[in-house]
Order: sequence, then structure tokens, then C-alpha cells
Amino acid sequence: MSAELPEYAERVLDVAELIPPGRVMTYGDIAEWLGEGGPRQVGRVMALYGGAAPWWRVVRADGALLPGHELRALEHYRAEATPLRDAPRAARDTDGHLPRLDIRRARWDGGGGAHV
DNA sequence: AGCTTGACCGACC
DNA sequence: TGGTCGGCCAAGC
Repeated sequence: MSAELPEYAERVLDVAELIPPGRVMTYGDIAEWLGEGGPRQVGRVMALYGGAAPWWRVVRADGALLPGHELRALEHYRAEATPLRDAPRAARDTDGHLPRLDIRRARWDGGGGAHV
């Protein structure tokens, strides 16, 4: 039983749980869908309490992978068949230039814009 | 009360 | 494609 979670944080995490596998939402999207707060507030919540939620489905608007957890996130994306953007062919056979998220295809609208 | 920082975003160049 | 700038909102010092 946890009541130590701020209401706002609880709502943010709730939305994060709603995101279907293979799809993502941006911090700004969640804030907008939620109708309050901003991207930074959502980001703070994820940073503090995101461990108990599918954090890899909450991404930045530019599709960059979460710094420090790139490989972790990438594994999830591969497992969920989340749309990824192909790495540049110019250096395809070299080291770890990780692919980026195809934010345009992976972006989830939040259930068609319908609240529960 | 003021300044800095942060899992951000969009516009510009 | 990538770097910079201003705007944004809450928390910390």
C-alpha cells in the first residue's frame, strides 16, 4: 500500500502503464494528455518513480534513447517490435552507433484521444 | 527572494 | 544531421 506517491506522479505513471507495447509517448504528450504540468514535470516523475513503470515507452520528442539506459531500452524495443530508425549506412559496420527511435511511427496518441 | 538544475520542446541556423 | 537559444515549470540551495 503506497500513499507516499504524489497524485500527479501517480497519474503520470498510470498513463505510462497505458501505453501499449511497441508504442511510445513523449514526455510532452503525457503532460498534454494529462492536461496539466509540463514535459519537465513528467520527466521528473519518471526519474524518481519510473522504475516501477515501463519507462522505455516514455521518450523524448526527438526519439533519443534514454541516456544511460540505451541498451536496456533497445532490448525492450526489439522485443516489442517498436519502430526503429535505421542507423546511417555510412558507418553501419562499426561500433555502437545505436539506432534511434522512429518517433513518428511509434508515437501513440493515447487511445485515440479518448479518456477512460 | 533569487539563481541553478533537470529522464523537455520547438524554432532557427 | 546536429548545435544553440529561449521558453517552460517545479524543486533545491
